[in-house]
Amino acid sequence: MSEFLPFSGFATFKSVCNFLANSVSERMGRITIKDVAREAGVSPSAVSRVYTEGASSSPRMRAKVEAAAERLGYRPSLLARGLVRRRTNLVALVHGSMSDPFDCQFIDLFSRAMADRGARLLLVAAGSQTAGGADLLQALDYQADAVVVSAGTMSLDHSARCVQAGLPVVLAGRIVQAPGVDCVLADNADGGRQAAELLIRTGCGTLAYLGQGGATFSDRERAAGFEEAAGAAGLRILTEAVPDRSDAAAVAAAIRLFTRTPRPDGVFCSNDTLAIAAIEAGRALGLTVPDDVSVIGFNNGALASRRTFRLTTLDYPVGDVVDHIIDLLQSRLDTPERASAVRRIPTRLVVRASTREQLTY
Amino acid sequence: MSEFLPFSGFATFKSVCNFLANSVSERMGRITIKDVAREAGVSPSAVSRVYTEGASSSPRMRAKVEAAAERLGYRPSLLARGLVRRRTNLVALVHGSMSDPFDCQFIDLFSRAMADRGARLLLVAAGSQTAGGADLLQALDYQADAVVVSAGTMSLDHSARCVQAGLPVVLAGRIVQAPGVDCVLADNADGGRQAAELLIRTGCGTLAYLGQGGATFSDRERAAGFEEAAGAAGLRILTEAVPDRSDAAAVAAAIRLFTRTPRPDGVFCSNDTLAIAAIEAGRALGLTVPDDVSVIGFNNGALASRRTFRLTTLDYPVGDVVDHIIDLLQSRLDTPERASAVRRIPTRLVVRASTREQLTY
DNA sequence: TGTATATTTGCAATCGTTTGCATATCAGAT
DNA sequence: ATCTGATATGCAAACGATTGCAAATATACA
Repeated sequence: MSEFLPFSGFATFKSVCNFLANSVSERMGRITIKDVAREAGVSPSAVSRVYTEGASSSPRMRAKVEAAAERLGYRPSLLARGLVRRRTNLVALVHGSMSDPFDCQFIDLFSRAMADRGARLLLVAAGSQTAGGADLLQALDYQADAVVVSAGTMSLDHSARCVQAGLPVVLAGRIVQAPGVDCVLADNADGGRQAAELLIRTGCGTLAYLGQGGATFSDRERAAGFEEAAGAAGLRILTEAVPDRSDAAAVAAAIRLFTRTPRPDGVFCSNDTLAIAAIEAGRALGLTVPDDVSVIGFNNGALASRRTFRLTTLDYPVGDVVDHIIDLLQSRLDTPERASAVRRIPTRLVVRASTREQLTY
Repeated sequence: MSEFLPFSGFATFKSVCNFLANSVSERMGRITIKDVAREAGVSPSAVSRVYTEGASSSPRMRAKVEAAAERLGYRPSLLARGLVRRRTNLVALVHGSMSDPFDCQFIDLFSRAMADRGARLLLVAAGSQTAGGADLLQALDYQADAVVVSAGTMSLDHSARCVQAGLPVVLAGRIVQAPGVDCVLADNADGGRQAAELLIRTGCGTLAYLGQGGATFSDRERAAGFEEAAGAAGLRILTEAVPDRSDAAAVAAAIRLFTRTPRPDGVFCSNDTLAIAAIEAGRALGLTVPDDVSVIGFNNGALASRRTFRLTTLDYPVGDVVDHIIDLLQSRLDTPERASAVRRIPTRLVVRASTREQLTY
């Protein structure tokens, strides 16, 4: 007889339906809050509250729900949660090329720092060709909680849209004057000044700047600070621009620099990578570093301290950059109307072997 | 009289309400599909269809809607869309430390390749301490369309959960036998073999491997291939392990290696960074490369080709890795039940100046 | 002009959560 | 037991989209 009543264990039609719905949702698709609620015999709201910081639920409820969730392998959908809470725990990071180790280290540290705070990075590769800064809007599309731009050359036309939508916007490595947009960057001009002063102090008479031809804000600032300090000492500077981020281009530019007359004997480079290219170019031309030419880099990355290069450079602590960005994001979330802030990270000259000994007077 | 009837331009009470609701939603919060619908005088579904590939809507409708959307600055919420479509255009990338340039280059290229396909990377920093591989589940939480693991040391306990949830899982740099999990990695053993054969062919008699002590799958494979080929030539190999990713540790390990007796005269390193540390350590000990000791790296990164090092290394084309990953993701989406695949990327020996000239017989 | 068919459009349900409000429960004090 | 106040729970309406279905409109053909 039982074969005619396959569901005879159930008292009501409704409970049969529930069972069917139940097993269906267990078999396919995602485990939802409703599945957990059913399994625990409580309402979905109760389940939600168990997973909500500061919501009230009894210890008994908590235990029941957590057991059920565990049994089913439930994980709350952050999409759905983000939709209603308007908070996704996503931070969009608009990045440029990661060809320089500094950029990578930044992303790595930033990613971990955010992870420690329970947030994730949404990586947005900045603008192939026609984008015109529209990549920023990706942050809006995914309802990120904030957007950080480390892509040095990207247009910021749409930053106002982000600010208007309530997104904190933080720029790494450049300054844009706009309400709601905060900036953190090195004290580039001061770094340039320190470089010039060291070179002059150690007897260099023909100074040069090897940079990216003003392609980025930081590059321009470093060049300006360097030039200004040189000018203050009555020196003019030579300049050579590296057209792209390839090593070949860097070496070629350095060679151009070293074959000019008068030949520079003190070169400040906009980053360590270029500085190393300069050192190699110099050596290839038979010049000795630092006797014939002194070279100074910027960033103090892993390469600079290698014994092969022992590069004198300006230490730009990437961890501090990350800390300041997070601090600015946090404070912007706390007080959205706060005035725009610019955080300058001081740089510190690290003297190694690519510059001459300082004379002690 | 008009001051008593501020809304006299409206015919019905309802239209007044609509106006209020309209202006409210224009003033604060997000512009939704309803706002656009109202602005264009059509239904929300119609708007949706304008933004849906392959849905039917008349040219007239399209024009009206696009104009309204433009006027309001509408952007569809990818959260809401993801919720119902169950497709987020997000790919979770679980990454380990980015201390090696190779990892950065990979992330950069991968990020751009995904951007070209309209997808974004959700960057998940792998496991601080206790995580036990739970980071993988972040992919589920955000309903990513796929998950790629490049973190070499992370536990994969939860990969089955991802597969079960229908997520393509691709592992970069290691093999795990599991249904639904695809792998792409270098032909490491072959690389090791090529390295050993070159060293032997150029007259090295005492071979050594400088690696990460088996910390990663690739490291083990490279060591094994190297050892096997050495064994085939009747040679045993020395091994030295670098305990962490710091430069100091690498140099220290290399120095330990070079002070053993018999001193190795041919060293294969598990990556370029270690190889350069080995070269520097050798030089610091007064050894000449390649006369006293030959050094071979792995990856053929930017550093290897620098004139300062001119490192003989195994070229591991990161672009191919990215291509294969994307291909595997795509094909897994097309045929979810496909058997697990392992893609081996061949490596190619690039002979530079850190190994001796080959004798021509 | 009328009918048959193809294409557009709108309605309403759904995706998986959260949360304001109203009700139910409970402990503690009378 | 009874009442009070606090705490827990459930109901139902959001959040911002998509989509199956049915109605409305356009197109084709005779």
